[in-house]
Amino acid sequence: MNIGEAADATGVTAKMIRHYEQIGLIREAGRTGAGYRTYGPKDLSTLSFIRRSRDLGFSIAQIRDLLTLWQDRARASGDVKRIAGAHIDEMKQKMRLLQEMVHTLEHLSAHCHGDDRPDCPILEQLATGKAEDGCC
Amino acid sequence: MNIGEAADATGVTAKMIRHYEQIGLIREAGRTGAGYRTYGPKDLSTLSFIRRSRDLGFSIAQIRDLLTLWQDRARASGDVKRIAGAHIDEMKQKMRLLQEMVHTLEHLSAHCHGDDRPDCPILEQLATGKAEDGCC
DNA sequence: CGTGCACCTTCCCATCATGTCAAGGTCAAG
DNA sequence: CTTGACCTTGACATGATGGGAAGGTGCACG
Repeated sequence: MNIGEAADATGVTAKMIRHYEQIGLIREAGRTGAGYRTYGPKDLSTLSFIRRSRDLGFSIAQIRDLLTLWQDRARASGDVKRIAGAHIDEMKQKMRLLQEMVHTLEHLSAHCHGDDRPDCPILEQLATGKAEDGCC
Repeated sequence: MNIGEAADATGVTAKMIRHYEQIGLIREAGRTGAGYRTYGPKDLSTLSFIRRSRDLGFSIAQIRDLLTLWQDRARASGDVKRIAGAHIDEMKQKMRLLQEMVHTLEHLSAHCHGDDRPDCPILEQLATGKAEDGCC
């Protein structure tokens, strides 16, 4: 199986497959006489695993750990759960930051009349760091 | 005022100030005879403006537009509001994605006993793409 | 058999915002 | 004059991905 077919089958671009090989996330693919990379069912499983992990937002480092655990028959599920938990916490933290920014900005935006006049509390806040007078 | 003092005063690192100058986000700073950059009150205002914008998650491109509007006395507040609105939408979209991933992962995690046994629905899902049997 | 097209290879560069490090010049205080 | 803190430029790194160039390969069709 060619790299292009493997890419189509797993949803990981050929570009990224080569990249993952280069950083040692996946083992080096076999080669044809002409130097083309070849992939078997096992490789496809691994790539799909990586793809699903990326879809869940795991970093390459985390995926590296998950792959190791996956291939370790004597693994403890607690280890997997710990990685997932850490990732969940990271994502929740990001959401909190986003939420805060959205909140602030929506607040400012609500007080901006948004017409042709130049007066604008959003710019006001960015410029001075102070909220509008008499607000809230 | 030196770049270090400007950095301390605005919370933008000296490194980033030079960077912003290089990409044309801020005008080139004046120089002393020895080549040191010098900053005045106006520059500090701009840097603070940038800093607050970054704190609200605006991209450099958006900040570029905001700065232009800020310096345009004939601006329409609607333009500012539009940029802010677009940014809010982007952030909300990111939050939605994160929320989805957190949800999926928490679900999987809840069904992982997380002890020394190797059986793990998280890895299962990553490997097969299929949810556990009889779940939900 | 030749031609064309789709695919493969490697290598380099770009993103975005920021950090780190290195080698060297400058300033001010002791 | 030395010392230490600061400044300068420049190069390189991050993380995950995309883009493109230059050249080799495989296959189907005429």
